[in-house]
Amino acid sequence: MNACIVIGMPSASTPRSVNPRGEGARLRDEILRATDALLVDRAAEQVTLRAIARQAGITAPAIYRHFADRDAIVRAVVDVAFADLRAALEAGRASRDEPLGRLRGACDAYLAFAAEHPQQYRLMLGGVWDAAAAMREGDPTGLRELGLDAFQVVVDAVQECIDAGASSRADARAAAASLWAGLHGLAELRRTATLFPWPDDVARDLVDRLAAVAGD
Amino acid sequence: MNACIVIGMPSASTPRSVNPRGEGARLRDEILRATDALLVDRAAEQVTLRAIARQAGITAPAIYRHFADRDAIVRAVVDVAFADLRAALEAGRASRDEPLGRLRGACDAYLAFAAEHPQQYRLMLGGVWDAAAAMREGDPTGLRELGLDAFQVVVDAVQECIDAGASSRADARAAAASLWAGLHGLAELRRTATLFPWPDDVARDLVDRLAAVAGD
DNA sequence: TGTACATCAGTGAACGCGCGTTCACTGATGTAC
DNA sequence: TGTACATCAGTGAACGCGCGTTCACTGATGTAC
Repeated sequence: MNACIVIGMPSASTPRSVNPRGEGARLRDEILRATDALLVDRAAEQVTLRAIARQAGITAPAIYRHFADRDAIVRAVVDVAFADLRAALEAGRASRDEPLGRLRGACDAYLAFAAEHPQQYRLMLGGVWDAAAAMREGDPTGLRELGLDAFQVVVDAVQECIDAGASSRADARAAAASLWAGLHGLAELRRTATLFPWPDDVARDLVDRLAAVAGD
Repeated sequence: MNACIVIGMPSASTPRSVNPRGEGARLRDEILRATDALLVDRAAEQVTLRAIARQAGITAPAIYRHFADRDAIVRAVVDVAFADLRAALEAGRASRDEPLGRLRGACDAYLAFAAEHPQQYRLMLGGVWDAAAAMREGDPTGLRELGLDAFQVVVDAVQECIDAGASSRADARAAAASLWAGLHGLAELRRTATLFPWPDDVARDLVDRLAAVAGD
């Protein structure tokens, strides 16, 4: 991918035609897709409102028809990302058979999501965007529930192991909280501490020990 | 603490006197202290070169006598922070007697450091400041070693538990890597996922399970 | 069927702001002769 | 002992930049009569 094209110019080679009357709402999705496209190559902080407009091939003020301000765009991106994470966790869990395999599948999916969408992940949980501050003004899109829904997939996967006798943990929710901390830490440190010699099986080690995998 | 004073005005009530001839190097430390003072109340991204100058009670160009650019200030802050973290880990470890207590003491110190210096911690490991990119231009202050030195304290504490039969882990370094991920994840999520109902003993749970504390 | 009007989907120019960095300078203090 | 000069520790004004946001507008398309 040519960085000059990505950074300097609008994405459309033909200069974008105006949406047909009544279809103006399409631009909302185009704005979100433009934001995601920028997040592939740039840190979240560099994804400015004007950069989004350039990427979408529109002028900056056109954004204000669809989002109240820059923060509203970020909020929408985070909402989508949490829904995507949940879907990825469920898909990872569903891709295996045994209870323990299903838990490991979900955990692998978590790490894969963070690795493949590092900037979206930073916005969700990296403290770049202050979700708590945003929620003080209400939580219209149910962000809190979206996050807890994703977490619940891990809780369910642990509970399944407990029920099958594959885990000796007593409290699936407490186990999932520890597991989440471990997965998050590993995901972030793999990105920020790239010079550190990570053991190959650190993910497996975290999951098996925090889920108290039986008879290992 | 009055936010108006902190945010809007230089820290010195009396308008700073010029350092005596030959003592100009003092300003370097004043700049670093001003940066730390700003990091107490503001996110790392908001700590601009001009804000640092205001906090130190000098004009922005005066900084260039002591630092090549804004990034050099951040690098110096990160160097100091890693040394502080190592000292905190060693102090936490030394504050207890038994091998297992000493490991837990170090881990508690890690979490306390992250909680008490959240913005410095973000600069060190939160991906705000790109250490890997900075090192591509050389690592004059030995940042990589400073980080590994801090990590080594955890490795040593785990090894001590293994030697004393308090841990069933085979490889202290691998155990410490998992432990580091867990501690980092918990430290960050406690800051960013403040709405999540964390179990009280999640830190203890992480440490004991990842260090494979025997007979629990 | 024609025409006046309303609505829609944006554009273009401009605003004030703080940023990092540069440049020439100033005033105090030391040093060589 | 005096004086010219060098050095030091900064200052003050200015630069171009991109930012988020506002405002008035434009041109195409639908609708009422």
